[in-house]
Amino acid sequence: MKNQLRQAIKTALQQCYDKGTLSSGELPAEIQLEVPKNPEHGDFASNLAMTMAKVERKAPRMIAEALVAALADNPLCDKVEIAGPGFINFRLAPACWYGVLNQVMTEGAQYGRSEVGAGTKIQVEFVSANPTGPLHIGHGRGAVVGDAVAAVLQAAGFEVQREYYVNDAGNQVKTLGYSILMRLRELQGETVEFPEDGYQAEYVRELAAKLQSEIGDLAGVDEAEAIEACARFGVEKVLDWIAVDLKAFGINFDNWYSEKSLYDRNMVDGELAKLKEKGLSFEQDDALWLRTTDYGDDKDRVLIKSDGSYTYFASDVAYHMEKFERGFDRVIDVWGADHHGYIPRMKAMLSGLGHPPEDLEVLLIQMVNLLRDGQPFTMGKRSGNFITLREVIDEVGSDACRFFFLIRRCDSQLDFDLELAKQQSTDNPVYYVQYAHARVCSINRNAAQAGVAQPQADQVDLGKLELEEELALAKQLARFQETIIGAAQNYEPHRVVFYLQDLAAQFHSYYNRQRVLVDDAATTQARLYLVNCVRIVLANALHLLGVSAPEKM
RNA sequence: GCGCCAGUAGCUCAGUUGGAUAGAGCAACGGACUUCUAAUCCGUAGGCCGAGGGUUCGAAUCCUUCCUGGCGCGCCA
Repeated sequence: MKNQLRQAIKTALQQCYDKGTLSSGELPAEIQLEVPKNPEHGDFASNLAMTMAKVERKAPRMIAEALVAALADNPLCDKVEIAGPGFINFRLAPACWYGVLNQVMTEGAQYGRSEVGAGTKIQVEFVSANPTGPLHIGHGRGAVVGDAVAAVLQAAGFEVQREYYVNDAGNQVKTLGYSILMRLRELQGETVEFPEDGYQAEYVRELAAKLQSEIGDLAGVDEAEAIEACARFGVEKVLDWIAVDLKAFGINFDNWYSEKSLYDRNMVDGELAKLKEKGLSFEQDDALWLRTTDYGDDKDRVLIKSDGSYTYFASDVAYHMEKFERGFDRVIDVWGADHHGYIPRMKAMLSGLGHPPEDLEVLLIQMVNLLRDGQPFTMGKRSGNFITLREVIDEVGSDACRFFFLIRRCDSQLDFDLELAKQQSTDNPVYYVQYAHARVCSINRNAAQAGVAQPQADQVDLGKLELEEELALAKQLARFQETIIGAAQNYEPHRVVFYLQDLAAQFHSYYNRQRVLVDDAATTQARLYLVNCVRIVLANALHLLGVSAPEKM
């Protein structure tokens, strides 16, 4: 809709130049159109006349007048007015808006999709929690945001891969192995001194017991080997847990990428060699450093320590270099906000390799504060017994959980109230939106029972939709695609959530004021058509967020 | 000390990339169920957009200096 109008404006400008009412002859690079807050200002407003004032050397209002004259008999526009310092307000013909309804019906589940991404290959890497314990609530937010970002990108025509980076190579894995081994020995009646820095939590005992029954007690096995066996076993089981929990959350990865495999395939050394070749790394104090300060980092960073072992950064560098070698045009990392300090060094690395820094986008996910009835829900830090994501999903359900994680922009902290999320009441925004969908379904059931047929596109008289609120609903439906595009381009899935709440609110209001099934058959058909378009868009938006659209509540 | 994020109604937060009179949900108050699901709707009230300065036709939005809160500043992962 916006683009149609934009095109019409361009044509009108050209006419003005041809007729000489405007003189510069330059078409502006961009024609800004916005939806005004105040509906009295029309469907779209443009500041065009004001931005052109300098080039044209004319008062904005005079430019606007010339333009308005040229647009006078365009069928797209009902009314074009000049307002304030030189805004041009466009009111489109209702028929334009109702045309959107046919589009919704024809495209169905596809409605809202676009091709602005033009097949650009993007990888979204998210969760990537260490495979040393179950996911907790903080991981959950990153998981949902990452998944939803991937979904809106796909809907906007980007080619997206979802990847989980498995940190199965570092020290933490060894610690897990050692912790399991100690618990295993406990099971065998030994009194062991459990390491201070070991994993204290209960699930380690669980893993030890499992290992005992599946593999044996590892008696007589050399300690180093035993630790490794425990680590391997632990990582495998924990990854299984994680995958199951994510699946329960509706999240599926296209690829699980093992850090260990980077080393096994000599990729780390290979990529580090490339850095050296380009003169980006140097040796000092027996260590190998990456010169990130050349690209805005405040310190150079160690890749290989003086004892010969690799830092976490080394494999991360190799991993990201390899991402681009895999052919992605853009790479998105979803991290916890506590890792924000790593962004400059990662971007520096990419700049050094000749990538523009925007090719890597890091989304920082702020903390989640868990509440119950408004009271902070503190978890025992030392005991290691935190609230797992699984417990939260089991308690409040996947739909509510996902919706709450998506309701805020990801760079602001989130208060997550378990009781509120569970409540099936007015206070709960999830049900508010789902209820709107269920209501349309209910109308459909009643229509069927009364023998009213579902409207067919070529038979509906959309002229029967005469009310302001019906026009407003059609306009809201028309905005769905640009909402998705905005969410995709800015990596802000919460925009879709707000869109949903707006659409649901408009529908609920309409529902309370007007009946859909009325005596007049033609009006009934037109209204059924409209509310079913609402239903389709509600469902499309909910599914985009991974939330269900129930037919009955 | 340096860096990142945030600061908007009593509370939790939006704010269309610089536009016209700053919005929503809770909470408060008053209304609407013999009518397609009241998990809903309608109305009232609520503001120095943390503070100062700057940029311009125009700033919650951009620049700058402060203040407050959170999080980071390892040859840890």
